[in-house]
Amino acid sequence: MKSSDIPAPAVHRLSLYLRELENLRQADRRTVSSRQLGDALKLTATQIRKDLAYFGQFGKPGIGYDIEALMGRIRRILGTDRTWNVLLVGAGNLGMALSAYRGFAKKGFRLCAVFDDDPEKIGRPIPAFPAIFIRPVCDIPIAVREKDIRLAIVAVPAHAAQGVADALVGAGVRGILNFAPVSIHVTATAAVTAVDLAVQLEQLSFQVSALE
Amino acid sequence: MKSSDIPAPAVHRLSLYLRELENLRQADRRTVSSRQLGDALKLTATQIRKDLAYFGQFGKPGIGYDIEALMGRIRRILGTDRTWNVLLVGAGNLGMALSAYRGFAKKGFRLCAVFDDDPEKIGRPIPAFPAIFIRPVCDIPIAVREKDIRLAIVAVPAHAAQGVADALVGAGVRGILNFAPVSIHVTATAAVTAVDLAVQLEQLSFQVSALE
DNA sequence: TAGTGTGAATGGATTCACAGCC
DNA sequence: GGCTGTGAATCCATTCACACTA
Repeated sequence: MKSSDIPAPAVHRLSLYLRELENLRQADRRTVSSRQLGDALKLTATQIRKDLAYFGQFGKPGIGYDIEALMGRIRRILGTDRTWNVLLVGAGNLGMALSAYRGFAKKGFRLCAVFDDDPEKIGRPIPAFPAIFIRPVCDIPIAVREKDIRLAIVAVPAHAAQGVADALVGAGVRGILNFAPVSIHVTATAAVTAVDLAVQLEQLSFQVSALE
Repeated sequence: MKSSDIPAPAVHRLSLYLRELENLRQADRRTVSSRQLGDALKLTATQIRKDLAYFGQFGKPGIGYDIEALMGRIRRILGTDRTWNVLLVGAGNLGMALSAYRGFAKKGFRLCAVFDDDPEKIGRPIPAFPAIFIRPVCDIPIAVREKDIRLAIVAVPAHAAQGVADALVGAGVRGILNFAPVSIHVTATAAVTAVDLAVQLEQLSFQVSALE
């Protein structure tokens, strides 16, 4: 089975499994059952077994899954068994916070360059990595080539997002994580994942309203 | 039909519709068809009509939907036709960026209090709102009562997240937006929505690996 | 006994097809 | 002609039930 055949909801859960497995290994656990994983993540044991069965047979009946082995396998599926060079566009509040976020590096994503078109910001180092200087957006193609960058984080205002996306794809970037509150479109050579923080609060507002 | 009967995927799309409608109204448009909305969001026109039909009949055949009216209706469904008071726990990089994020206020979410247990930070004002001073986590119940706060944003390290969540629910908070990279559990009186930034990059990494 | 892997059944969401309206 | 609203059909994900194994 090709990994692209794994249903999208299952791929999302794989990330959660990996996160939980990392916690378990930290606690020196060696194996885990689908039931235990399910309890920790509020999912059914059956669903976890189905998800894991998409890519082979790992578990040992009566025992469960080998944590180390399973982590390795999930990382390979997700493509995080290697390091990805990442660039960031947008050096505002959100962009700077994202650049300082330790969670990315822990998963093998390495921030290599930061871009912004504000003349006030160009040329300045970013607080989290003083070796990285903010460069103008027109430099993106150079950086992508030089540093072999495949992924980009977009944290610019909504009105600038599509233009930035076009520039990124034109420069050869293959994946965009979009934080701008607007839907962006790219050619089939690239993928986009969107995170709209306000949308998340709206979803919460809906849920809270529903349970009252 | 009760709004809690709307399927979860549809509720998520409602947020996207609302965002797009806001853009359209900005551009002085009065009406929009399901087809136009679908093109903008990469969804089928049928799906949009189905979603909107969950809560009544809005569209005019031959014309489309009245943008203003539809926005009002979606806001009521999502619960954003009023202002929500929000508190933030965690005054690190991510927390401070979230406090400065303009998108929340634009949607009617008002930040009222910020908490952190780092003695270095307690008592200091936050840059985005100099009138808000960072308070210790034990003050949460007081603030919730005083300011009638129902929603909380959690931006603390993973190991602290469940404890903070327990404190929040105990204080009467009804909804939690969790940025900590760990699954948190609460009683049925409260709702949790999770955003794990590293997970989002992993999903992107998967998609990019799949299209190579 | 404790647990996996999986075909079959179920449940939900999306898409199709089309009647009806402006 | 353009567009909505919706039952029917399809598609897909989750759950059930159970054979199987360490």
